[in-house]
Amino acid sequence: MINKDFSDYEKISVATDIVVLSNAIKPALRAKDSDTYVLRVLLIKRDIEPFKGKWSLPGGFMDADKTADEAVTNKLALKTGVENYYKEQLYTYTDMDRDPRGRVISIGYIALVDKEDIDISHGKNEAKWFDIAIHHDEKHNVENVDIVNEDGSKVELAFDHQRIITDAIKRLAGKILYTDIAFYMVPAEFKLGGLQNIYNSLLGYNFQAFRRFIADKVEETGHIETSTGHRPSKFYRKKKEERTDI
Amino acid sequence: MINKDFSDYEKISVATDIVVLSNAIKPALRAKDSDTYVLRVLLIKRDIEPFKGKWSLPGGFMDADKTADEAVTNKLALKTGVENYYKEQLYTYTDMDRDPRGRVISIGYIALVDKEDIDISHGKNEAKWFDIAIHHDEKHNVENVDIVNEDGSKVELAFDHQRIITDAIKRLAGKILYTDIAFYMVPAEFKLGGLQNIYNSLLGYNFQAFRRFIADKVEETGHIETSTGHRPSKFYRKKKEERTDI
DNA sequence: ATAATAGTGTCTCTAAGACATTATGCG
DNA sequence: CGCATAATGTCTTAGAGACACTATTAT
Repeated sequence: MINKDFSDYEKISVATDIVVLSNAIKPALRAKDSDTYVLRVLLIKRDIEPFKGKWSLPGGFMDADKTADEAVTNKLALKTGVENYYKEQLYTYTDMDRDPRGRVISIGYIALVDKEDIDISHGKNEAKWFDIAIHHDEKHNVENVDIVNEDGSKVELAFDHQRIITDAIKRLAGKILYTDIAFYMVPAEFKLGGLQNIYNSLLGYNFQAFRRFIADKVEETGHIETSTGHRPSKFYRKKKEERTDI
Repeated sequence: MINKDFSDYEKISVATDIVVLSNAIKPALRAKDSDTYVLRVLLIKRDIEPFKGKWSLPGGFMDADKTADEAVTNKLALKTGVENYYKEQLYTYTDMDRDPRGRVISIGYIALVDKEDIDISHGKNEAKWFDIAIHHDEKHNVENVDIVNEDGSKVELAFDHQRIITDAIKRLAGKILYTDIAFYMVPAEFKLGGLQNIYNSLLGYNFQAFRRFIADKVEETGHIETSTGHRPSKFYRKKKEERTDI
């Protein structure tokens, strides 16, 4: 091959796709019912071709004068003052046929938010939260996921967005045990049962020793649930990291 | 913002950068000497501006008719028939100023190979293996790395390649305990001490129970080291996965 | 009192740290 | 034999599975 110069290379369209996840707040700690979904993903209804009318991940083409991180932050319609959210680059998708309009590569991101912190009516397109059904194999590895409508039917997504969401769930399942990511999907004050639901549904099994595991990472807020018909739960918050290096 | 059309977006130059790693085969299992390096990275001497004369990661601009995986596979000068290598997408770098020629984003990859399997004289540019000094903090997290010359002096790399190598080492350190990646950096027949060196230098501490940990993943080859001046080591190979699902 | 979930306590199992002990070939 | 590293064995600790048990509120 002859030594090509910088300007001889074909430039490529670059997009971002953001898997925005939050907790669905379903109290089902010991539920055997696998149809009880715990995580939700934010999807946007496409109003132009291709895939017009289908649901898709938020994102879009990346301007050449922005970094991918900036593009993602700008796209997330976070309410003013929100600091407790989490953003992570996931994977860059470069399959030749992933966009019927032509060659487009896409940098996938994960964003974890408290659902209340996202302004869902911000964009020009219809936006909606969808339940995620996570399927594990017998070794508790995430195998695949389904995005489901309220009536339980599966949603068909635009582009390769089903795969991107699956990759996001795999990534999070792989790191939930040794990171604090779960705290980014719940409100500032939460019930341990609700937090455990996130661990359980990502891990694919019931985390037996959850309260022991989480005990030194949370503290009580003093608030308590009411009118439950059973023993009420205390509300907890994430404990501030203690400095251990003094 | 007005609804832009597909073709209205500025396209961007996309490159790949590959962190090719291998084992340096230094017998220093219990060495306290932190100057004994265990991992090596393959670097290419740049013969054009920018950064002419500096060492850089192999890679290059990505043709619009190839996936990133194809671009990386083509760039790796693997000798014919090599199957035992590992490739993984690392991260996509999009900082505005990472290339002085203009806007270039780069998809970083990790490749783990047995050094003998790479044809280092394949390309038109000078290529060389460099030792990596890995620095951990007190909690054994990878903090940063240095690329060092044979005389111990630090190598200054082109572009943001120092950061990319650091990210690669962090990624590998994070997953070495629950994956088989270490096997991809050693020859088909290896000594347990040599394999442990890879674990030790990525983890940042001496993996005390290493032989117990690795025992059921390896098997003896029957070959044995000679003329060592001390008890000779057996050679081992990676055990084929047993089917547990029959 | 009962239902139903919140929360605690205890026994066990497994992986790994710490470290002493034995094994082996070469000079 | 003694040196140096290979390889094994044992005691201990930390984290988590299993699961019984107690606590608390609404009806």
